[in-house]
Amino acid sequence: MGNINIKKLALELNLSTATVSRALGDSYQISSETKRKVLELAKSLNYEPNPIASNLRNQKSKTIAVIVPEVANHFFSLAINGIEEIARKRDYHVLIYQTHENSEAEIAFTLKLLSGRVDGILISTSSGETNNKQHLIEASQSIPVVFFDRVYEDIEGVKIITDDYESSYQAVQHLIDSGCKKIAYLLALHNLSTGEKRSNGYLTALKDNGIPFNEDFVVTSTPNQDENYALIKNLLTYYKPDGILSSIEELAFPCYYACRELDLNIPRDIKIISFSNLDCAPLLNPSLTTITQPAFEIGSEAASALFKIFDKKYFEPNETRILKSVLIKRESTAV
Amino acid sequence: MGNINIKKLALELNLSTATVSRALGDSYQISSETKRKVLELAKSLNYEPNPIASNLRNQKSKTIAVIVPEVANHFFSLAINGIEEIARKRDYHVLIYQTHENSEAEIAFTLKLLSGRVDGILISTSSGETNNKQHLIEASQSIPVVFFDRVYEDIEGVKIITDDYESSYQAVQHLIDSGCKKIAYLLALHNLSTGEKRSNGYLTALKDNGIPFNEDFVVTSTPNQDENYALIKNLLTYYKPDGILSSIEELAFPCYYACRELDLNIPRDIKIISFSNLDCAPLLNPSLTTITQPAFEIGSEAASALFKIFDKKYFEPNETRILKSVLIKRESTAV
DNA sequence: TTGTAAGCGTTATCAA
DNA sequence: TTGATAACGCTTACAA
Repeated sequence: MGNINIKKLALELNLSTATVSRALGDSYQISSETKRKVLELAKSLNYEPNPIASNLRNQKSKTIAVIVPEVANHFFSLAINGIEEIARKRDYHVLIYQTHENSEAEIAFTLKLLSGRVDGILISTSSGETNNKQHLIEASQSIPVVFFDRVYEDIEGVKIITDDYESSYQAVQHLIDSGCKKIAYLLALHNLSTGEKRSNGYLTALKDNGIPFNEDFVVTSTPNQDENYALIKNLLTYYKPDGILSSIEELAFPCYYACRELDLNIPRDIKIISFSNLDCAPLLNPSLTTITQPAFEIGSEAASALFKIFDKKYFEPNETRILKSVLIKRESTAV
Repeated sequence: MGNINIKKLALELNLSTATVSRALGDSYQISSETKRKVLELAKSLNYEPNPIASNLRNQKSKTIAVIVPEVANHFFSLAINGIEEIARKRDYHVLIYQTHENSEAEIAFTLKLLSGRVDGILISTSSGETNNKQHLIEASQSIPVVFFDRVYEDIEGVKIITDDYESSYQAVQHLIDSGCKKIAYLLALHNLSTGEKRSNGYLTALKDNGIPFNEDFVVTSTPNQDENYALIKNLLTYYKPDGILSSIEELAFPCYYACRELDLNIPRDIKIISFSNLDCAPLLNPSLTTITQPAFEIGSEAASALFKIFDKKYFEPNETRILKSVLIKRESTAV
C-alpha cells in the first residue's frame, strides 16, 4: 500500500535506488530492458512515489493555494471550479482556505503558505474592516501570487478582475432609463478597489443624469445578515427608494424578503438590480435583473496566469486582465 | 522570505540545529534563555518552518483530501464549508478534487493520494456509469477514508449520510396527500446506495398508497443537461404526470423551465418537489417544496469522523451516521 | 548503462 | 541543557 518505496523496488530487483528512480522517470540513460522490469514491478506492487519526499528534493510542491472569503457562494465556487480545471490539466493540487471575511485569518493563512507548502497563491481578498495589506505584499514578494476579483489596486501584482465601474454605471443607467429617480445603493467591499469602483459607477451615473447624491440612499452592509436585513427594511420604510443596486449577491435576497414584508411590488414600486451569479435569477419571483460576472473564467484566467508565471519566471508586475460582466435585464427592472 | 531555515538560525546563534528545532518546538529540555533567543531571531527573520521537510520526517502531511463531483453545487460547496471549518480548528489543510462524475478521474485521484500526500480522504462518490469501486476499497485499506452523502453501502467504511429513503417516501406521501395520482420520478445516482434508497422511498410510498408503478413515469437523468431537459419535456408532454419528485437538485430548474414552455401551471397542473439545497427555493416562482439535506453538517460530521479516526486509530469499520433531511412545503405543492 | 553518495529541511535518538 | 548524527524518500552530480 502506502509503504512501498524506491528502496524496496531496488532491493527486489538488485538495482540501485538511483537506477530505479531514473527508470521510473523514463530517463534516457536507462536500458529499455531495465525500465521494463522496474515499471513492471512498480505496477504490480501498486507503487506510487511519495510526493512529499520528491517535493522536498525538488523544492516545489506542485500545489497552489486558493484563498477566498467563502466557498459556499456561487461566485467563488464557480471560480474555484475554473481554477481546479486548469490545475488538473497541469497535474497540480489545489488547497482551499476560507477567510469568512476575517483579515486575521487571511493574514495567518497567507504567511503560513510562504514556506514551501505551495508554489503559488490565488487570492480574492477579504473585506474585513482592518485595511491590512502587509501580508499580501510580503506574499507576492516571496512566491507568485495572482489576485482575482477582490483586489487592492495599489498592491503590485497580477490581477484578474471585471469591469466593475462600467457594470455599476450601466446598471444605474438602466434603472434611470426604467424611470427610477430615487436610487439606493447597497454598499459592500468598500475598502477594496473592487467595491470602490462599483460605488464610483453608481455615483457617476447619478451625476451624469443630474440626480443629486443622497447619502441616506446608501446602505453599508455588515457581516451580520440579520442586521443587513434590518438596514434594508429601514431604507425601504423611511427613504422609499424606487430603485436599488446591490453591489453584492448576498444582499439581493434580503431585498426580496423586505419587499414582501413591506408589501412592495417589484418592479412596480421598486426596481432591483444585483451583482450576482445566482443561476436561479431567471426563476425568482419576479425574475432578477443581474450583473453577472464570468466567475468560472475569472478562476481559470487567474489559474492560467499563475501557471504562466511559473513557466516564464517573468511577468509584468502589474499586469491586469479585465473581463466583462453582463447586465441581464429581467422582470425586477421591467417598466 | 522563504529561504530562511533552521540551519541558518543555528549558525547565527551558534547553536546546533537540534537545539533550535527543540526551542521552536518549545521542548522542556531547552533553557528559557535559549528559547527566548531562538524565538526572537526566528520572529525577526520571519522564519516559518518548511512543512514539507517536517511532513517527510514525521510521515504525516496535516492535509486531508476532499473528492466531490462538483464544487459549484450548493450541496457540495456547503459540505466543503463544513469540512473546512473543522479542518481549520485542527490546523489541517484541505485539498479539493472534482470528478465531474467521471469515474476515471475519481480512480486516478484516489490512488494518487495513497502515498503520503494526505493523511485521510473525504469522498462523495461520482455516479459515473462504470460501477467501479476497487479504488475505494484500496483507499480505505491504506489510509483513513470517510464517505459522505453519496456512498456505496457494500463498501466497508465510515459513512455520513442522510435518511434518503424516509425523505423520499415522505415527499411522495406529501404529493399524494396533495391530490397527485400520477407521480413521476426523476432518477439519478442510480448506481449508488444513496440513489437506490431514494428510489425505494418513491416505490414503496406508491405501493403503500395503492398506486401502481408505471415505468413511463421514471426519467433517468444523464450527464447532459440539454438531454435532461428534453427528457423532462417529453415526460410532461406525453405522460402528463400531476406530480414530480426530483431526486437531485440539478433537475429542479429544468422542470420549471419545461413547465413554462409547455404552459403548465405549478402547482395547479403539476406539483413539484426536489431534493435541494438551493437557498433561493422560497423565492422561486412558485416557491419550491424541497427536501433539504443538512449539507454543512454532513461536511462537518464527515471531517469530525475523520479526525476521530486519526485520534483513536480505532473506529467501527462500518459506523454509519444518518442525519435528518427536512421536507419544506412551499407553493409548488400547494393544493 | 549503472552505482555511490550527497542533500532537500526537519526531527528524534543517543551521547555528552 | 546541548550537540552530533541519522533518517524520512526521492533526485542528481559524479564516478565507474
